[in-house]
Amino acid sequence: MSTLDRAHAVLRVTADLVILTVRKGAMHVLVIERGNEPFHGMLALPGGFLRADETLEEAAGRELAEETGLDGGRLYLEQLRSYSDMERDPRGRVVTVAYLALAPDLPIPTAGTDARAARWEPVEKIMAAGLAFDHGRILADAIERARAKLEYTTLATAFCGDSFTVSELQDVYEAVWGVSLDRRNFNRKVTHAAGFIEPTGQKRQSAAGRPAVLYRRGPAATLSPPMLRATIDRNVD
Amino acid sequence: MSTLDRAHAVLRVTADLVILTVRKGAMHVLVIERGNEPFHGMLALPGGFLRADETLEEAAGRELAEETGLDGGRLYLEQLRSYSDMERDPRGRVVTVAYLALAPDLPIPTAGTDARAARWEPVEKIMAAGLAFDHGRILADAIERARAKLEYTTLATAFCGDSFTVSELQDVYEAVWGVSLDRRNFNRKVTHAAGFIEPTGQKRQSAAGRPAVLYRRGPAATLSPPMLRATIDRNVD
DNA sequence: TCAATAGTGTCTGTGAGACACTATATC
DNA sequence: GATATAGTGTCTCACAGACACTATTGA
Repeated sequence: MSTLDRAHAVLRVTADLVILTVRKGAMHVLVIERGNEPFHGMLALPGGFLRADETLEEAAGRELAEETGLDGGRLYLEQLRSYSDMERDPRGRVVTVAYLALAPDLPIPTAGTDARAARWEPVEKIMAAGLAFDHGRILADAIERARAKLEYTTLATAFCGDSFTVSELQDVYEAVWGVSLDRRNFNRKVTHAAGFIEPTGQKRQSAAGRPAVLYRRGPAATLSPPMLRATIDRNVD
Repeated sequence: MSTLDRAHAVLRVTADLVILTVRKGAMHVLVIERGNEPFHGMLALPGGFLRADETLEEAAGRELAEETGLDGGRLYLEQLRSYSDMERDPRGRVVTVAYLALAPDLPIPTAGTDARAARWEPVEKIMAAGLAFDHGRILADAIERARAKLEYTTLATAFCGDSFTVSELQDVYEAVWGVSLDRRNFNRKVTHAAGFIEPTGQKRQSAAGRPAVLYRRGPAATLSPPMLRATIDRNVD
């Protein structure tokens, strides 16, 4: 315990969250308006310091529950990566471990127990306007991770509710990737991929048109062959 | 600076390294024999505490240079993930950020400036025998990451030298995945994938047989379509 | 019956898997 | 020429992309 070499940095660690959802055809991120210095009044990612009696996963889950009012156990949550640049926090040396959470389109994020103003904002707008600290970079990394994961995992369903239609699932892919997909090929792909989605036997009636069959998440975690994000760069020999 | 809430953990951070290579048809990992308590005499992953004046990436690169004698700039190095379980280090609260490095079959890892006994060991043997701390789990995560990355990136070449034959590249895939691949299909795949490998125009003579054409790394970072790891689980309707 | 959304079928081209022969070196 | 390794060609099947028609609801 006293083997502490004086060259070793002694520091604080935060768990910050990139909580993504899809609403109205666009990817949104949960941001808070900072009530304290530094960056008072600016938008930032939710997060907080790691406490002495919890792991990073517990801290991330705690922040998730505080900011969204949801119990973190129901949302998909994975570690993104760590950030340790010297100058990233004006308060001193802080290492941040960022987490990526994927959520269905929640009614509205409750303001949270610490009464910070949390709200959904389109990622496009946020990426253009910027965030406090190096949170813009963290958000960019999270978006790229989410885009990649939609290719080779079944995680797109994490953006949907417990039951969902094929159209809703396609909306997720189109919003996250920013592309449009062929409805017929998409339907064939997701219904033929083993364990991706399962019919519930129920249907849902939208405003107009034929009712859509409802599906739930299947047991598979990965998609093989993957869903292809875009037209592949073809070799030209 | 004095806004430190007493609930916040103040702790030390280490950067630990999983350095993988392929030699004699098997994946190997660089391990050190611990000279101090705790876990004196046991094998562990190389690593060390983050210093006050460096980032995690710099700490990882520094450890890499110290342990292998190579300048880290020449090796592939990526962040793996963070580990923060309460009981993972008997000395107290330590959060570790693990890094994954891929190296060609180095002549021999020099003992390093801190004179710790560093050596290559087959991952299979190490996974069976265990490691100090939670390094066994970190190694398992690193291996799974490496296996996955070989599918959809061109990282296999990081295990090879500056120039290499198709056979050597195939040996990498077979060692990392623990499978055997068809030579003819493998050759077609890697030579037709845009930007994966480029012929150098030279050849290399092995002990016997026809000389093999030498290749170098191409500009592509990702493989699409990916290299398939195994026979795909087919849907049975 | 019209508008709106859901669902299905076919054709084609790329590419992976299975498989056998030819080429070029050393001994 | 025997042995060892390198390199290539063909067939088939899975599946992605392009594309148009049918089905089922409410207004």
